[in-house]
Amino acid sequence: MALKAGDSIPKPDGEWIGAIRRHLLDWYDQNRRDLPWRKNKDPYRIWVSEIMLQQTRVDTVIPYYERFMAHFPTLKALAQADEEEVIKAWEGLGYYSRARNLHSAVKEVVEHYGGEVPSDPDAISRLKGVGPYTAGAILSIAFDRPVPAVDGNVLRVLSRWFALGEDISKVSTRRRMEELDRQLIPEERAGDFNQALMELGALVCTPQSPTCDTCPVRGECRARKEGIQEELPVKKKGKPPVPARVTFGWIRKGDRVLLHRRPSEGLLAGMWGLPTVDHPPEESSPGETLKQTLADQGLTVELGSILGEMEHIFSHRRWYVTLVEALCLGDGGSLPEDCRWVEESEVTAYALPNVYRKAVKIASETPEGIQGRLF
DNA sequence: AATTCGTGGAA
DNA sequence: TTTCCAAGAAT
Repeated sequence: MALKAGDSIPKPDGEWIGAIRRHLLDWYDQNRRDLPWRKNKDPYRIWVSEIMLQQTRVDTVIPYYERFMAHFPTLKALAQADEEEVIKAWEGLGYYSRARNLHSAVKEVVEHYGGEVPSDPDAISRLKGVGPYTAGAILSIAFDRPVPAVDGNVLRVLSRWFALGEDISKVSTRRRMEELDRQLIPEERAGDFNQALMELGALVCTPQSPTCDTCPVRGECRARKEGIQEELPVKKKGKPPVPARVTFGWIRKGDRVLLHRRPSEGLLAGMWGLPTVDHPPEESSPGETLKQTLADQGLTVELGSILGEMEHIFSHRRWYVTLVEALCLGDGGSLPEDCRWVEESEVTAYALPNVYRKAVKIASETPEGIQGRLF
């Protein structure tokens, strides 16, 4: 059976390593996908791709990457941009702190490294948003440094090659895998080897139903030999998203709508959206809490009808949203810093997370007759 | 070490 | 519908 935690890291023999390297690289040369970040080895282009690809599928990233690189073709172009513009270019991709960290790190490179991405492991690891994987990926792919870049694919592939039953969701496991991987990486073509490992995980050595029959290293895989490839890797199950009821306000005043900026920490940190409040279970008529919250801010509104209901699932939270319209009757003359009246046609100029874009779409498509019905 | 950060696609 | 997840990092 598979090796457990605490077992010593296996020492693959030289002949096995040679076979792995040869078979994997030959396969990669024949099967590598023609992805937009593989046009050249510009460290900046590699960097952007690696940040976007964090926890995000290749197919999802491609259009965002093309658009982002068209907008910010060079590191300096990105460094000179306003954060607003950067976030707008990231709109819809999720994990928005990635964009903020990338922007911050790029400016750091301009300030302290003359605009050239550092090839020093310690320097690059200090950049915001660059963790162990991303540092290894940039170093190996852009600078040909023979260092590990262990992502989810590599964890899975190595778990199977060596029949390791250690929980890959643990940080300690990733560190051990890096040491294991370090022995496999060739001095030549280190970047290709790392990418080949990931490519194999993405195309052949998949989480479910790996196609071992087409695998270039099926002869070197211990899991396959023991017939346990479907049981590996071992991964602790995550918790399901916690459900919560929230109310969005579609609050109009003339031809304007109220937008609100979320707190700088937590879910959708610093992002603009519709006014959002918790919907207490004891609240019978939706919108009362919203109305009260706005009143506390000096905004008096008259509640209208429910424009729609929707469900949105984040990685760890599930929102059941009630979208309520309201008419602003007047304000104290001053608006909180985190609130803004925006013409309906200008709402799309803001970088809105998808959960709010969906709500705006619903509100905008609701016939005027219904919106105005209660007023 | 365990949580928290989005989103959309597939089984 | 639920579950899992996809080239992780920050806290």
